[in-house]
Amino acid sequence: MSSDTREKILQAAFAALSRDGYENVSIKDIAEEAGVAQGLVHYHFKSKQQLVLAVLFEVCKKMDVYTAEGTEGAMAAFENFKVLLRTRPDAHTLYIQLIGVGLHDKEIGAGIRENIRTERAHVEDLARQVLAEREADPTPARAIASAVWAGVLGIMVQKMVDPEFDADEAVDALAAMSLSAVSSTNSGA
Amino acid sequence: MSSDTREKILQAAFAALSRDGYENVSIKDIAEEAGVAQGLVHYHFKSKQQLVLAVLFEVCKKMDVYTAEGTEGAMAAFENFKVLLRTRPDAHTLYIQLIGVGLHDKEIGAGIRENIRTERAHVEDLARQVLAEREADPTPARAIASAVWAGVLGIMVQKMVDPEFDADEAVDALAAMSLSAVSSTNSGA
DNA sequence: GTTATGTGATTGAATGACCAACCAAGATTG
DNA sequence: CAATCTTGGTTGGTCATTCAATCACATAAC
Repeated sequence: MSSDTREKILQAAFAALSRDGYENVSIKDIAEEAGVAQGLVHYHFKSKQQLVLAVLFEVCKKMDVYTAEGTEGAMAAFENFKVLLRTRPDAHTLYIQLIGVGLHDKEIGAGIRENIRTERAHVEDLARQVLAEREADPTPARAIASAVWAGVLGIMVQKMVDPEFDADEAVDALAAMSLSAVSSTNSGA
Repeated sequence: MSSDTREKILQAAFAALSRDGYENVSIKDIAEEAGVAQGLVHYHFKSKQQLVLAVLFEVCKKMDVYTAEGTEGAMAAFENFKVLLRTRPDAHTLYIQLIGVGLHDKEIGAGIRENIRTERAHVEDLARQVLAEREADPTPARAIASAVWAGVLGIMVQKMVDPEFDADEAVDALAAMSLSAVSSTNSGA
């Protein structure tokens, strides 16, 4: 069955890519890991890049972190993120890796850019809700989301680069920082 | 002269790597860009990885952001970072790229890990100074530094991936968040 | 002052391996 | 029987690394 092999290839690609890295994994490796012939990969995916992007989107779908709304939802999202950092290092490794690759690969770059924009928009929604709950000016929501999502990305990076990094501590600090920021009706410098 | 060619190779490598990316640049490319013979690169650098790490360290030396101490120094560092985001996208591109590569390359990974730890330690120093100025508990300095440095990394990532990203806005938000965090004598959840 | 000798710098070709993408032909399915 | 799926070999190119040979130049010997 076609969609079955497609799935097998996607799974094998994810496993191989997160284990060995984009540049160390060949189409042949992926085909072998999936137990199919080499040519099949290019039958189902136009190029290595398209395959990798398909893997990325597949993985992202399974890692949604926004389970609730408002302040509660924000706090839940941070908690969910902490769990994901523990349970899905493979997905995060792939993600960070592709960010790097995307800087010089148009196709992958476009996919990553779109993904990052979407994620940031989710955070912005949440920030807007939190600000609304406190009847605060919603204007800085975009800036706050940029900084918070940056923190999330950066924590991911540090955790993947350095297993000894205390990610829980960092997420808690980021959560505290972001919530104390929306609390203070600030007249910043 | 020997140290001269070494320098030429380093500069050519930086130019080529930041322009085309690690996996798209061969030793031969770098040698051509430097105007030297292919073999010379391996005469001066044991491997491609060692060359790349030498480039990274060289670049980092020229990008110090910590020009002052205490709260003033922290604010200055954020401002310096905003300038660097505008003026040295090439260096940041290389940096983020190498983070990705380092996830599956032992040598480069070790270099990057060391670098990230050092940077985070600098931020922690600064955080400790800020907390001391306000006579606050210095215990959370490490966590704050983790989150702040994460924010810096994440802003870098977003800016490099997406030229339309408003980095200034994000840095300002991060600065406000981090300073408001150390102000509030928080009893966080 | 001129010939030997040593040393590091430099060269470019060779090695051995790898890869993405393509393709022609066989298998399976509806 | 077509359309879709699958196979594995081929193509035309890439790469990091090694290496024997050459070079510039200095120090020392005669």
